[in-house]
Amino acid sequence: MFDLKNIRENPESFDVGMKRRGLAPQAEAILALDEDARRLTLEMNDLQAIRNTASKAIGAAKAKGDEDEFKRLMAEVESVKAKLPALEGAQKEKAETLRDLLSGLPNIPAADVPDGADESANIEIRRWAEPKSIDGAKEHFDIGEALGQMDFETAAAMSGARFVLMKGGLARLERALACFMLDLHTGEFGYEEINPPLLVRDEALYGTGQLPKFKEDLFGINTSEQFWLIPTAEVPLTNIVREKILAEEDLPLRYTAWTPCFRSEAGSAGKDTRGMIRMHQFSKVELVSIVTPEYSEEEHERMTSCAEEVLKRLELPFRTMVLSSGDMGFSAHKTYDIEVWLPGQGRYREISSISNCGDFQARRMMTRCRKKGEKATRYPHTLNGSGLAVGRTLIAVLENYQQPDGSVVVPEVLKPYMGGLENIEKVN
RNA sequence: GGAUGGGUGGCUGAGUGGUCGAUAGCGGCGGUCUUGAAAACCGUUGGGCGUUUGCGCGUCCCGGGGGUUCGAAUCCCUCCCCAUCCGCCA
Repeated sequence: MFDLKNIRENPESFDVGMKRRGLAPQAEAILALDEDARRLTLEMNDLQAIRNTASKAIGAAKAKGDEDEFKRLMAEVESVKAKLPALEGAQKEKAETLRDLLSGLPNIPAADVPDGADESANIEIRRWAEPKSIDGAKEHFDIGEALGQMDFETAAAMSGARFVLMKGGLARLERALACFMLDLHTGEFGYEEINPPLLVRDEALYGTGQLPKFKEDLFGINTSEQFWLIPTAEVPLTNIVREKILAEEDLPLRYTAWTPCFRSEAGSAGKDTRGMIRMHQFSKVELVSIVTPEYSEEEHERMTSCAEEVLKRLELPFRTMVLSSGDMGFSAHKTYDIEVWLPGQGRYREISSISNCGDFQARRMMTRCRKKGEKATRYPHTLNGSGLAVGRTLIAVLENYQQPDGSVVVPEVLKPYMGGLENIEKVN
């Protein structure tokens, strides 16, 4: 959501932002609606003021028993009342149209976000470790299936495409990865571990920006109560501060959670159909920070380094990209993607996305903050990032730690979490 | 699923038709006192929109929407949410 005053003062720069997002100019339509709504509000207010003063006078006249005055005032109010409903209706309609228009527009890209229509304009900003070249490197699904611990067929039989069932060492590896990540973020980076609801209401998804525009990407459940399955823990973690006024001395707030995520993947037909790159259900360790506006850029860098640290400790080569204006998510002001090297695919694949949303989500959630001793409130900035996508991290471990005999060596930092298992081998 | 009670300012909690945007307490802020702090005491303290150079003024907001009325936090309708008890269940 946007600050109307800002658009009024800088309509051109707003449209530049929209253009960078690949959208037509919006400011003229917004300002026309805004002006109409304000004009109607003004007229409405004037009439209401007449009505209100007259009503007070009526009360006084009645108390005094002044029948003539009473009748005169009643007549005055009558004429005002005849005009009011139409005005109120028109004003409401304009305001609603304006709100609907605004709530469907994406966040403005930061000044240092590269322009571009899609991912081809993303820019690599750093790289860590040399990609391993492995002779005859296999893809993760070949490795997992050969180990007898990654089963797409059984999953499909009960749930359909884009589901996987893992067992034994691989199931354990998934849990080990998540525990390792949580321990790192809570133990070293100051994030508080949260175990949030996985089903949320409309308002929560509106706050983070998935609704009203991206319904088709979500799974909903239709019982007597309407819920949505979270597509990411960003939703419950960010909504912790929904409709709250935070004390600025309590910021930054840093939350982390390991949760399943559910995505319909509508529009992804034919993409990544093999293996577990793109599932309807996957688990992810999420990071969310709520910070003062001055601090969000610094926090964005910090959060990115927290996610990168996971890969460093797992000794998985990666590169970090800054997304172009056309490739960023709806609520993002600036986004870094971390891409991990997959020897089996011979390419880098996204494993984390870290976004600074500025005040975009805070406005939608009505989250405000206030300095100690001050009256005025303002909107904090929100950030979210994967730290990391657990399923894809598992893929990266399989492909980078695969051995010629088909087994997979457990990375050093995961050993404490694997109950003595140091090498994942084929089960009979 | 059945029954009941509720949703009021940063928080707690009064308020059942006419200066109620709202009593009070807590919290916050300012001050007195104190070497300093605490305590005590005094004062002050909602948000949005519009308008004004400014002081200010107008209007809307007591869960959402609609209605009754000259006038609604207060009455009516409707929807949402929360809590408690019972039943069922991990």
